[in-house]
Amino acid sequence: MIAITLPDGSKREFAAAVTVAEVAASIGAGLAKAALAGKVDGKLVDTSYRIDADASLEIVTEKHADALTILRHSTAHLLAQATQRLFPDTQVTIGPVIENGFFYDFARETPFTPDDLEKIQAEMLRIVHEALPVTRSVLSRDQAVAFFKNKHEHYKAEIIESIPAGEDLSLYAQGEFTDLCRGPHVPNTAKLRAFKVIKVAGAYWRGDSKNAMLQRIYGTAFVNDKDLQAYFTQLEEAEKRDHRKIGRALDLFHMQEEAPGLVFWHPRGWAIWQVVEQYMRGVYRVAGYKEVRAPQILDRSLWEKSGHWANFKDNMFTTHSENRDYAIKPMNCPGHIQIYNHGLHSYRELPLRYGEFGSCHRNEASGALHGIMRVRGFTQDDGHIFCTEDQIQGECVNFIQCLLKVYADFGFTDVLYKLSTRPAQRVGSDLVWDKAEQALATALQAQAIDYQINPGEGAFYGPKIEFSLKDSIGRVWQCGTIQVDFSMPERLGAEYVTEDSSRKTPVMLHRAILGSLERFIGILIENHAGALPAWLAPVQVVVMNITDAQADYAAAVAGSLLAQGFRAESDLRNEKIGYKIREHTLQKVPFQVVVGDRERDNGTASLRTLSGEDLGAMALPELIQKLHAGATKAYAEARI
RNA sequence: GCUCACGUAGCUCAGUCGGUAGAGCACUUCCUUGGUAAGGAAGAGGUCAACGGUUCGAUUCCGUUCGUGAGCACCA
Repeated sequence: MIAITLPDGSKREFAAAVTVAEVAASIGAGLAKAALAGKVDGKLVDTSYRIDADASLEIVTEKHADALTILRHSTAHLLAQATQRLFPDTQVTIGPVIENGFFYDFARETPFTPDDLEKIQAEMLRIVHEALPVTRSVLSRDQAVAFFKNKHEHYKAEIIESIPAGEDLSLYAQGEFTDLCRGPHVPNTAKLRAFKVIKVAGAYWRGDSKNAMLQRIYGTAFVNDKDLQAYFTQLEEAEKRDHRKIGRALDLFHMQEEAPGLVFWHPRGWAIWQVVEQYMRGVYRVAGYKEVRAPQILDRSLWEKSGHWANFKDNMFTTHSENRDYAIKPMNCPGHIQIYNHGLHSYRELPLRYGEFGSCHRNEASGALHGIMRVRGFTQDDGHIFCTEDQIQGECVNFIQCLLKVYADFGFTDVLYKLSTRPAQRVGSDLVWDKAEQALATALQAQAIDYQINPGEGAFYGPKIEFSLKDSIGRVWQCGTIQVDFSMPERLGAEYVTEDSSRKTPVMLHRAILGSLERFIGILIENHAGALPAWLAPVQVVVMNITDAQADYAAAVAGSLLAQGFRAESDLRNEKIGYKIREHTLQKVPFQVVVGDRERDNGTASLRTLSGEDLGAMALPELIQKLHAGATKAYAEARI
């Protein structure tokens, strides 16, 4: 007898081995029909999987948490089948499930066109209607290689050849199409309903730019059309927040052909920048940083010493003058070390913290550029802490607390942590790397922070913690970082005098909270869909008159708001009040002040918020007090 | 950098199967002086990304370059 335990705790007994499908049928015809897969002792299997010993079983229907993964994986096979039917000169490679969907990489000489994608979608629907059973079979590795070579599927054969010889591999077949796959899959193509082929793009074979470029077709699948539609609606919402669109609409910045990857900040965009920078200047001050400024251009020899020349020569902008080569700084650290080196430091001075709003240039690959999020000229809130080994952990802990405070002030409370360890290409001995990695891990553990490890993702001079924040629509942005560096201070000759008068090399911590100001402002724009909180808004309040008769009064009100320190403007144009309100609403101005004859005669002003709330007429002192509460709230409360 | 797509007025976009272009918004002027999301009229505005080629003629077809977008690779 075989006892099957169901999720509700009930047990069913069977005289002999049974398949998942048979168990589902024994429970009910409806469940049998709805079954997509099974989960036996926590492991996902096909409905055809035969259970031959006591086990726990969940029938995976579309309500199950794992349903989407299985549907998407099976839809990837469906895509591959349809593609090969329509374009027999196509070779299959891999087709994994990814967040929000799946893709399948194909090798084919001719590029797929958008038109082809529609044909593929139609063919997929046809295969669904054919209701092809999906069957699993097992071959030895060598049989599988022969099978795919015989089908001229060279990429597939290459994948299998990289698997150890002794292993058995599972193949899934539906109609004329067979693919190597771990599974599990839905039992029949008729189970796939709500899916959409989305786009095609290039992708390197095995993710390596030295390899051939394949054609990657992206798609997604959901359990029903409603979820599918909701997904596309959400994508449209994200598109509306695009900082490039909002930047144009709100006249914040622009970019142009003559300066690829470089930002022209307009008055309103620069106003946001200034608030962010001044706020961060306050953070530096309170956290014990001295603000510094290093040159934009430094001699090549310095970059050779620091190791940047060897590692990033191709990504540095260089210039030449009177027999000397220079590089425009791609980082601030060598400059800060020069400042540190100017004069003799005692151990009593450590930790010594330098901060800079460091303008850097990196010649990023053209394909990497993206609005103001990924640019060639950017400004980091970059700081370097020179300290002793004993001070590393304390500095890391302080830094993390400071960073969380900053993120919270900007409205981000969900933070993710990653620890990146030594990369293949690096400077410094393994002993030093052991120490550095350990210091960062300990700092995280000391604060009971959950973190992920990214093996091999560290910088060439040291390991790092990367801090990512989650925005209002759930997207994750990596912003902050702290990196331990035992190498560069030594390479660039930094030292301090110890208690016993000897010389020692300090440890350097590289750290940033916002990362690139350009990018961070882009994130703010997208997070708030352009409607920035009043303390960050480029124009905080606009004063408008109803007719020309109140122009002087409106200008005077705007003037006193300016004098109070608000970013205030007046709108005295000969337009109807409704028109002006509409315009400033679209411009996301948080506070709007209307003055007509009544207000002028009484010395008051009427206040309206961006959300459309009418707060009525009030005397000027009350207006100023209300704006102060709204427009400087986060700033005033900042616990820096 | 690689693959594919795209580049028309300040913005959003039509259009030309090859005969040098059009709308809405914005802008300018005039009328309107209107109380909380668009008052009306007129006008101005374009080497159709740049450079080559084919052609009697190219914004349209072809090529190259630049830029942008989506991915991939990269990200000190």
